Amino acid sequence: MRISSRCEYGLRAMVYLAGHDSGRPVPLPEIAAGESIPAPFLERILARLREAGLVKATRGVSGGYQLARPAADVAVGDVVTALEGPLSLVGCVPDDGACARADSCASRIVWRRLDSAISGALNGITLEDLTREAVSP
Amino acid sequence: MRISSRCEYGLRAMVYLAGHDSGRPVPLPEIAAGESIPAPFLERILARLREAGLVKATRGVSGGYQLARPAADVAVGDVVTALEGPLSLVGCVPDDGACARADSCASRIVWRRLDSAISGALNGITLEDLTREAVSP
DNA sequence: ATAATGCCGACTCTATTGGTTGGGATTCGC
DNA sequence: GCGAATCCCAACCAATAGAGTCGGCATTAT
Repeated sequence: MRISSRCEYGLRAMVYLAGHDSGRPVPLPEIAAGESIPAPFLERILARLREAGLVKATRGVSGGYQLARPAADVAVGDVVTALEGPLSLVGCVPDDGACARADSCASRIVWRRLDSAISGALNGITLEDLTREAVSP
Repeated sequence: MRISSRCEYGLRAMVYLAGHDSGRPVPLPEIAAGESIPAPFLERILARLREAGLVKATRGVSGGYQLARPAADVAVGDVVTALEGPLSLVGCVPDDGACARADSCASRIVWRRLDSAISGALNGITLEDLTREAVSP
């Protein structure tokens, strides 16, 4: 149960973009250098984020990446979900009958709680919050 | 970011033990059958739980496993930690200088929050809570 | 002695992670 | 049009972890 580097890097990159939102796109090498992320790897990460509609890219000279939405409209949970898949920790939490013992399974209580704790924590912070660092502990 | 089967199984087994605490040890095959867990795999899981001091085993005929402490004294977090390693999701959360950019890193705020949300959710429930199912949603 | 049980080490198979490499396709400035 | 900067993409690779399995040994009640 560990956050992948992919996800760490991705969030850092998004925060970087949020903090350098001057209207013109930021080239990948700049982000990579600024955040010490291996450039080719970052490229794959940004591809995912683009597919998820979180960043938009412009090609060609003086191209680069920008946030697709205002930073205040991007929750950290969006970023994590785009990179890590659905936040749900265990398959059986949405009761779709996948687990035969679902109703008699006391453990589900735990996973359900955990799920909502995680979503709460991640969806309650936006990129803007992070750039302002105005998050209460 | 997904809970391993190991961990799912382990928690189920612990709940089973908590619910069948009649003073005499419960043999592994019984747990395995009752919870539909492949027996050899469960064996490895119980080994970890024993090393962590959460269950105790008695060998020989009519041996088996028992909780090492009363169910009310075992938090779910204890079980998960024993099976999944430390709950911390990202290396840099305890500030041990491992990450050079630690103080300027806005993302840490997120991971720290997430960390405490997770510990809160998992350490706030004990095995007894689960057997009684008296957990508020 | 035997059977039931736990203990343990070695093994396989698969998917994921964390990358790298190499080549395209676009677009700007000249 | 040319070249440089940039994004786009597919293929590849090594290491690790997850999920089990297998076979044998140690212990103990009967």
